[in-house]
Amino acid sequence: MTAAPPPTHSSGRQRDAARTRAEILDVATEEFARLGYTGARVDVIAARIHTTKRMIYYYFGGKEQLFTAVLERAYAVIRQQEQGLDVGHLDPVAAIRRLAELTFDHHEEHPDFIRLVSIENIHEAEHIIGSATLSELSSPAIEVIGRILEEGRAQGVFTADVDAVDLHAMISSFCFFRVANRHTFGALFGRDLTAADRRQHYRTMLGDMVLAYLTGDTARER
Amino acid sequence: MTAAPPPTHSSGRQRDAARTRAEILDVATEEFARLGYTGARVDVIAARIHTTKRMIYYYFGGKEQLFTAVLERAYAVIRQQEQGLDVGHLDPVAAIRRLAELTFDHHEEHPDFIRLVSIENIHEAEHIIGSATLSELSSPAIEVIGRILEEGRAQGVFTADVDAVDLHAMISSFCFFRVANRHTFGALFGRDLTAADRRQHYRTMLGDMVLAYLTGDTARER
DNA sequence: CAATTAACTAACTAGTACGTTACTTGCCCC
DNA sequence: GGGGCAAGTAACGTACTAGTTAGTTAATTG
Repeated sequence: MTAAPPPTHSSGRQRDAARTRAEILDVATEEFARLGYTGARVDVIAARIHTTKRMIYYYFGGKEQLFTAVLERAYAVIRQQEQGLDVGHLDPVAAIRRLAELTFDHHEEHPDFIRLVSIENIHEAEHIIGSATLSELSSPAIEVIGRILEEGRAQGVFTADVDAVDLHAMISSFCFFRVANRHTFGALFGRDLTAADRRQHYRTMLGDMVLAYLTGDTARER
Repeated sequence: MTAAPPPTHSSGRQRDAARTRAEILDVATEEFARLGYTGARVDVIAARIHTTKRMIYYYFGGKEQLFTAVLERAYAVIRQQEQGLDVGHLDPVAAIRRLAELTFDHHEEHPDFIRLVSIENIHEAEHIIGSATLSELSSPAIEVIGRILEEGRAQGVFTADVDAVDLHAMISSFCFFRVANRHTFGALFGRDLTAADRRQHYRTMLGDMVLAYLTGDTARER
């Protein structure tokens, strides 16, 4: 019955496994970041790059594994960036400020990553825990902070009783909150924490805060 | 054909609108906090309190409005708590430390609230923006911080150039991050930010940090 | 160049999810 | 004590959604 002639497939994808895989990962990152794990739709991810859902199952196994792959790549990016950070030539005070600023900038530049971290925390980090790549590797940033902290204490400029992991938490807190919670904070307090014209203010504020803590005479206030 | 006799409905709910409404709100808070907006299931919320989905539509109109109602109540709780905070009798330094500790404690005690805030930020605060109750009222905490800040500056103990809203952001950052991101942080750095035996350490750290910032000679580090 | 396999497509399945319709039951007040 | 209405129930409908099955097309290689 005059079935439609089979499509020529001329509009089909080029056969390029690497590209298809990479494209899936790219749009999956966007979709998961935008809509959350449950909110993201496998069909939509496929449609956006003009492939089919089947390819996602072909390359990643399933929605869950795709999300894990997205996280793995997102974390690989910061680790790589952290690996390249070079503050060894600076004195401890300048080094900490520089490190804080780099952390600040990274958060500013990767709002999607921040959203993925929020989402993964809603899921109690189950994907990170289930990923050998993620749960085994540790962060280069901690090593760097540890060395600066040691040097600063040896020189007598850092007096606070804090270790590298906790200091990293302190720095990340501010950077993370500012980006992750900008919507509710803006709606409730009428202040856009990510407004371009206040960026430098917050960047300086972070450095001031961390250094005041590290170098301050904490006994003073108690 | 011998249809089962109609259920006696003896096991039906008491007719108590207020209780039904309140119960829906309670379990909806739990479910939304646990699974996110998209992840939570209207049927499950109804089933958990032995009512039917229809009641949710009866009292709230829909899933979206239910989530908004959940947020409204959650924020009402902190506002009420903030209203009751009494630090007027303390000197500025002690008042800020006390305020930071109260914020810290509130975050510690209400992890569900923290999750709801994370979730609402994923949704770009659309429910808060759409709620007159939430977007119009402002936080009592800001007023309190403003007054302490003024007093501290008048006395010459606070030197930092910061306003109440930004200081609130700084304090909240640390409290929020510690609870909200404990899963990914724990998985990546092997440190439980919410471990009971480190609670006091972080509580003190927060106060030290904020006060060092406020009272410190910021010119020193630059 | 033929056999093999990697890459890709379409259609389907089974289960799920929100929201609605139609109906029943108990309470309150005149 | 009965009319009226608030409170509650059950079952349905439509749309969606993760994952699967079965088959096709292009590249590679012996």
